[in-house]
Amino acid sequence: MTETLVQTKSDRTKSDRRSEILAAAQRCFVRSGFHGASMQDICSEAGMSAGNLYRYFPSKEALIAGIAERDRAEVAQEFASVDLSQGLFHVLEGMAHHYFAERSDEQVKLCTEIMSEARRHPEIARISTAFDADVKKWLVDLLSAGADRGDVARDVDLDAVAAMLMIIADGVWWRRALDPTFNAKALLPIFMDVTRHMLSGRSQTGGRTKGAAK
Amino acid sequence: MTETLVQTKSDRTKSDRRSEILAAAQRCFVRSGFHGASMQDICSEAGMSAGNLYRYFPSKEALIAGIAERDRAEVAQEFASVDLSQGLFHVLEGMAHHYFAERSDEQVKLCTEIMSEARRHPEIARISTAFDADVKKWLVDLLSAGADRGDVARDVDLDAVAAMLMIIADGVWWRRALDPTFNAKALLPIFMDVTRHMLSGRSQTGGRTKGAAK
DNA sequence: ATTTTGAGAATGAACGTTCATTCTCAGAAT
DNA sequence: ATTCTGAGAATGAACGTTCATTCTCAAAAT
Repeated sequence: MTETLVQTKSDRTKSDRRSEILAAAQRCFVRSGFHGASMQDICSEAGMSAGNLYRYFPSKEALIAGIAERDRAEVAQEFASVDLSQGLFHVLEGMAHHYFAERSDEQVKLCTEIMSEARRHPEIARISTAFDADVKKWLVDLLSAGADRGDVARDVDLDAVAAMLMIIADGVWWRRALDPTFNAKALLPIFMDVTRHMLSGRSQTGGRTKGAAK
Repeated sequence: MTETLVQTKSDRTKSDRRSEILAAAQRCFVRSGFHGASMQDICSEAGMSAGNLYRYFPSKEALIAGIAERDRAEVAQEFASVDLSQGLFHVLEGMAHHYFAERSDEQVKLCTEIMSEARRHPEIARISTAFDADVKKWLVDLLSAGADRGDVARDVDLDAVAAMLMIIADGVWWRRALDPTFNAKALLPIFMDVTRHMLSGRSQTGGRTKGAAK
């Protein structure tokens, strides 16, 4: 039992160390990007020698992968604890506010960094793709549940709406990352307006554009 | 006259060379990313030695900057030749089709590569920011002209709509770059639907007609 | 004869990673 | 109580590689 305790304690500290290293790496990646941050930078930020860091992570790529997976798990947890009782649009507005306005610049920049690297490293692409698929599924399920509550019109293509929501989210993140003056909060009204419209099922397509709409 | 011709010819070939080099660099950057592509790769692709390449561009960064500016000019020209006579939505649909579906994967990936690098290199950030500002202005002008034609409701916040259009464009590009199975063309209907709605000025928030604009 | 063009080896810095070595400290042995 | 022991933790200099950039020099053009 004593041995078990010791073992547990040892494990915990190892896990903590890994977390600390990931946090340090995250700060460096946000500051200088994945390629701009050297292992020495990360070691300094983590207050640790290079050799020791390699006892916790086998490579630089493993750091990004670790961060990506941590982010993925975090979002998954946030998604899992959604409460639909106050209506679908309440949920969507809360999420929009959370992901567009509340999320720190650091997290947003990190997200863009992961997207950039996903174009290069297959392992990160794998994590990223799996994450996107999860989000998509989760969103469709959410919209579907909203439809069951009567919050969504029946003839709406939930898949397309979910895709559009994800596209907008990506766009907002990149704009936030690239333009420091960008005001994501000011975008919320038009975003919610668009979202409500997409879920209302009242298509305006066709030649009857202006006059036909009620 | 001979001298003038020679001079002109010399200039032209120099300019051509620069174009060829940029094209080669573009292929390399699309294939491996800015950091993944070495100068040797680019030299090979351009069929040219390193020393010679440096006679045309002073640095690797200048290559990306050159590509970014070339792209910028290209888009600027496309925007300048817009014909509103068939209506604003015809123009918008054409642009959406062009930028979402027609643009090659290569151009899309290149665009994401430039965005990634804009987070690091100040010069590229400058070009990118200026480009965004130009696009924003063009879009607002376009929507404004559409409003003059009566294609747009009066109480619409054109600035917010332009911002949203750009956000969606960014999102689509990233999705195209990261997900080979993504079907941008299938997104066109819902995109146009959303666009029409935003410009109709009929906010659906709470059933009120307060308007999304300030 | 002078300049331009080009090739390709050379350079030096920076990087990720490794490794021989030292440190730490809990428990066993005395 | 003190010393011994050994294994994991940590170090940081060194390594090999890669890369952007520069140097050198010869052939072509003027």
